[in-house]
Order: sequence, then structure tokens, then C-alpha cells
Amino acid sequence: MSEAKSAESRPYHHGDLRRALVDAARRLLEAEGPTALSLRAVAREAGVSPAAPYHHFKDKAELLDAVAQEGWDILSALMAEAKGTAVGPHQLTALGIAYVCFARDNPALYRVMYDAARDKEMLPDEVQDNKDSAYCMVRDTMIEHGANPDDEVHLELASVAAWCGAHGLAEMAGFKQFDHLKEALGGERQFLEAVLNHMGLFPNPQHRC
Amino acid sequence: MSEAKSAESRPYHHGDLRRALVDAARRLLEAEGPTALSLRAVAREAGVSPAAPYHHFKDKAELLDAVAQEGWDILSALMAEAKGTAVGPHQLTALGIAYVCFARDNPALYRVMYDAARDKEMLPDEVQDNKDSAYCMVRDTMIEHGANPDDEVHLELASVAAWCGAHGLAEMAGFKQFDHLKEALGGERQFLEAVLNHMGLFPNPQHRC
DNA sequence: AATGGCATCTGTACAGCGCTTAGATATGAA
DNA sequence: TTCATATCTAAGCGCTGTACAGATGCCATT
Repeated sequence: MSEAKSAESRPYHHGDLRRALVDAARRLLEAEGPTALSLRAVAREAGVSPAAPYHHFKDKAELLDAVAQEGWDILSALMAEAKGTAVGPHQLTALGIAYVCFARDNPALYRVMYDAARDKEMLPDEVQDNKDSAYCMVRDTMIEHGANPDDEVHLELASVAAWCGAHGLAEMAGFKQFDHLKEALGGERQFLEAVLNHMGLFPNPQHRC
Repeated sequence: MSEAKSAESRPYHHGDLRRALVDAARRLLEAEGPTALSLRAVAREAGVSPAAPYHHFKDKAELLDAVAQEGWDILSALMAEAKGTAVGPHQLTALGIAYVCFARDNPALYRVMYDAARDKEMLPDEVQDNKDSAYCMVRDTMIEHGANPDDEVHLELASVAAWCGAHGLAEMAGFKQFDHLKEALGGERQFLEAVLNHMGLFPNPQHRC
């Protein structure tokens, strides 16, 4: 655990402590897990006093919100990239795989993202409202591959179902009970694809299985 | 917040403090939410000193495990009851609805259940191994309504997909973004059923939609 | 019936937590 | 150059989980 800057290089005023705190939080999160992520530990990691963060964040939750927001940004970017590498209806599968792989590779960050969302009982705008957001990406991809854009309710239902399915799988994929199933299917990637194919990710059923 | 017994009625030795602590924890959980569930608060609620719980639980996590286990027991019972009230393939939908409704009605308990599971990276035996467990109930119901019991991999895949889908929906159903969709569908119950129908709950596709 | 072992519970203590307040320090505008 | 203001530190409050020593009362043995 190294601080962001050496003691001599940091002036009394940090320069961009907000940024440094979020970075420190993500570093701690990856190294020590979510339970170790205390405000004091983040301040320590950033090399400042325990009270310093309060000049940049109202409280601990607001710091975690900033960390979570970065997570959503990264997830959106990864999904966009995954969509670009696939063609046709496989794009939807690619989105789902990218989503679940992100959760597998960043379990602590993923947890912080949804904890923050649950505490305010809503997903961040990044997921739901923005153009080019992850959720709209799912919707748009469904339209591109056969979903009826005029049937708003059905379209949104399909998007919600896909999102819920991917989230459920993302949270369960780490459980040890599924290890033997992963082996039977030839690996974790195959397991993830197989489960996703059993769910309502595709607007046109002939693409299942 | 009232203690379990009045001061005069409780002798120095409690009798069944373990039980009383789990009850107190569940009472606090329902009343104040998961963040208020400290070991000291539980001890306070049960009317004992902060150190008393350590004679019945190794640490806080072990107390929460006991609370979570009760949650799984209740969930299993509710699902069994729901299955009994439905006939044919609707039994699977009934299981899903019962699952999601339990999560909606006991959000704090549901959260404790999965937090405990995630911390040890596995679901409790109640879900996976036991006869009459919730997970086996899903498997068995699938077999009863058309799934091939000999194709073990496919059967388990379908069960996992169903469980993941229900869990994902359970966690997302509370988000405010879906309120307008609930209204459009005529209520929360309809929303839950509609989303479940879009997912892989049914082993035979003709029962979707 | 008396005794003593033992599980159970209390009291006290410690380090770490989130957060507040008061005061020190550096920056940038007047 | 001066000074308001933003940023940081130091100290402290009440809370937390957990450890330990000692008080208490149940139960089996005698």
C-alpha cells in the first residue's frame, strides 16, 4: 500500500485531492475488499488527515458514489467495446458477457456500484437516462436486431429482463456451488454464455440456444 | 424498540439467549434497516451486555449467518406454499413470484441473506443441497413440467438461470426507475410476472409470454 | 445438603470508525 | 501587499467490534 505521492512532493494544498481520494479508494477496494474501505483508510492511502476528505465529499456515501460512478463509466465503455467486436444478434450476447465479466473481474467495485444504487433506491443516470448509456445500449441493440421499437412496454420489459438476468448472474457467478457446472461446460466463459442463453436476453427467441 | 422480556422476569442466566439475540436482530433489521444492525444494538435490544453475544456466536458474522439461515428457511416455506396453490407449469411462475415477493417484503433480511452468502462465496446448504430446499424445488418443478431429468447439465443450467433471473429481478424491483413500467402494466405484481416471463424460468418455451 | 466446576453474563478497556469543530496554512483576487 | 477564502491538520465525541477479568448461578458429584 503506497501513498499517491511521496511526502516531499505534496504541498500543503494537494492540487486535486478529490481525484486522489477516488483513486486511493479504488486501489484499496481492489487490494483489500469492500470491508476495508473506510474513509480514514482512504485518507491514509492518499496521505492526508482523516478530516481532509470532508472538504470534497459531504460524507462517506458521497465518496463511494464517486467511486461507483467511475465503475459505471468503465462498464459502459467495456460494453460499447464488446458490442463493436460482435456482429448481428451476437451483439446482445456480447453485451451480456461484457457485463458479467466486468462484475467477475471487479467484484468489489461492482458491489460498491449496486450498494450505492440500492441506498438511493435507483440506478445512476449513467445506466438509465443518458444517450450512449449502458441501458440504452441494450435497448438500441434489441431494436437493431428485430425488436419492435413502437411497442414501448414490450421493449422496455425485454431490456429490464435482460438487465436483471445479467445482474443476477453477475452476483451468483462467483459462488462455489457452480464450479462443477463450469467444468462440465468447459470453462467459466462457456458457463456464463450458457446461462445467458437460457434467459430473455434476445428479443427473437430463435436466437436462444 | 422494546426488549424481549421485562427486567424482573429475566434471570441472570437468560435461558435461550441465542434465540433471543436472533429474534432481536430480526426485529431491529425490520425496524431500522441493515445499517442499524450492530452487535451492540442487538445486545441492547435483547437486554444484555455488549459482550454477552460472544458466548453464543464467534463474531458478528456468525450472528448474521444465523439470521440469514432463518431467512432461507422462511423463503423455502413460502415457495413450497406458493407451489401448492398453483397447478401445471404455473407452478414455476408461482415459485418465481413467491421468491421475488419475499425479497420485496423483507428487503433488509434478503440483503443480509445474500451478503452472508457472498462473504463466504457460497449459498447456504438450505438453498442447494437439502431435499426440499428451495433450489431443488425449482429443479423438481422443472422436471415435473417437461424438463428432461437425464440431461443433468441442461437441467441445472435452466435452474441456475431461473435462480439468477429471480435474484436479479428481486434486487432491481425496488428501483424507482421502473415505477412507470409498473404503472403501464397495471401494478407491481403484473410487472414482476411480466419480467419473469421474459426470462428463462420455463423449461419449455411455449409457456413464455 | 454441601461443594465445586463450568457455562453464562457483566464491567471495563482498546483500537478503529464516521463525523464535527477550531485553528493553521497557502492561494488568488483586490 | 493585504486579506478573504479554500484547503488542510489536530483534537475530540460517540459509536463500533472484540478481548479479558471477574461476578453469578446452574448442575453434577459427593
